[in-house]
Amino acid sequence: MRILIVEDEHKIATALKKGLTQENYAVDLAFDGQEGFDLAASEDYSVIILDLMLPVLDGVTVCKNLRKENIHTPILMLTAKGEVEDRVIGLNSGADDYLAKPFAFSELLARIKALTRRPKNTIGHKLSLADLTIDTNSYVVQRAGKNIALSRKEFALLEYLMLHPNTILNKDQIISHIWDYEADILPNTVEVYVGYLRKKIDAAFPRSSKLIHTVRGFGYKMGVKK
Amino acid sequence: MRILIVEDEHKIATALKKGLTQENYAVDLAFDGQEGFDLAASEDYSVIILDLMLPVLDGVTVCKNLRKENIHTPILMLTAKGEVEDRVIGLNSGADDYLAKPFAFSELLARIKALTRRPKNTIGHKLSLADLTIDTNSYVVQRAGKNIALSRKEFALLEYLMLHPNTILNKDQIISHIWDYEADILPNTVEVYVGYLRKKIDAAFPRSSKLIHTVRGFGYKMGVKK
DNA sequence: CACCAAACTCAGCTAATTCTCAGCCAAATG
DNA sequence: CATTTGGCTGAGAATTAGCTGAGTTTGGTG
Repeated sequence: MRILIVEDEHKIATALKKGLTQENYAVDLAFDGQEGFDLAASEDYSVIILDLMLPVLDGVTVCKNLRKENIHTPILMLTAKGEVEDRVIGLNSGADDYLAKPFAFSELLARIKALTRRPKNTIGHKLSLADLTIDTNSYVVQRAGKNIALSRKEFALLEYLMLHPNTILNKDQIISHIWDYEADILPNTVEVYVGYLRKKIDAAFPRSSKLIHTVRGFGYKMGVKK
Repeated sequence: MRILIVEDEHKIATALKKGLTQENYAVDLAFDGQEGFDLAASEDYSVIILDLMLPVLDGVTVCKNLRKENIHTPILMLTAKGEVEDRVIGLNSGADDYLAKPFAFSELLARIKALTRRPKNTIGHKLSLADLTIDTNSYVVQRAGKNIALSRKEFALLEYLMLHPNTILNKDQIISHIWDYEADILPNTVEVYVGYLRKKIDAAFPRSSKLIHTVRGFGYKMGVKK
């Protein structure tokens, strides 16, 4: 899950980034409207958090322009407490949700989750495949009833793979979904993480069938092998 | 599918090349208008992605000159955000579509697909011929309901043949579509790969009819023999 | 500030794939 | 029917993709 935060107050921006990174999102920052628009238009985000008051190009304009460019990434608008009528403006400009400052971080999280909720395959926040279950909310991973401890990156990778069962995902797709765009990650790093996951998910359960498959030349795929 | 990218900003050019290669296109790069024109005129591309602002020869001129030379390869024009009236100029010069920077990669892909869309036989990302189906998105190949594992090159060859059913494709066409132009490939290599494909596609299914045909002196053709 | 876990890189290994080559066979030609 | 030409194929060399153990760097914690 990648999130773009467009917010000129560095203090707020970095605090949000920190919090969301902790929650396992890959976070990019933009500090003015133009920068935000450019990133939003060129990268692939799951959600954009967009402040209303921004230098160069204000939030409403950014929002309208993105929609005009046919970019439909969910947008969560933020506004400072003084800005009274902004709610209306924000929602009319094409934003999907609205949050007034100051807000509790958990409130932000809840809104993000609401915006990124996938209809398919998700019963609440759980994803499952054969006897493997992951809870994307509490980060609990279980196979055959036993808990599995994963690091943040391992979890993010597993979540991404599980969101696309029986689909081949290549290393570049994985890199651009799991890492933010400043990160310059070698394909080998993905191989290493797949190795870590395999050790914990597949090798540790020799009685269950393998779920992580390499498709040489194309990428990786999760699924129950026929 | 071969694509030529004419773009002087190396960063953008290589990023696009990377992305398109990932999508299974063979991509060539040119960094100025003259180089772009020369390649476009001498090689056989499915689409040309042409930046408007280029050193030596600008995009509009390249475009006009190509049309003058009777080269009708679809052209997708790119322009930077500042260039206001360029859309008009671009379309009048003979380009087929227009895309303003910055753009989402998926938008570019969609435009390319629109420009290369074949009316017949393509339902989404699937191609089929008799009881053979390939999914150019997930790389799943099936015949008579059974999965067939192909290597990357084998898949690319099969995809190319399936995109032109009942059409004779000669070895040079195949080479120039499947390999990029730096590669120096013998016609025999194509024969070898056709052999590999036949083994997996035709020989492995003796109860189905042969789909890959040699047309001696001319090339290869896929189709249901009458 | 020392420690530990996590994140990431690197080099070496293995195995699959890519590609070439040489010899063979079949079709076309005269 | 002899000869030439194009295409097929088994064998193997060269290349590349992916895996892994080991090591370095980073970042959080006591």
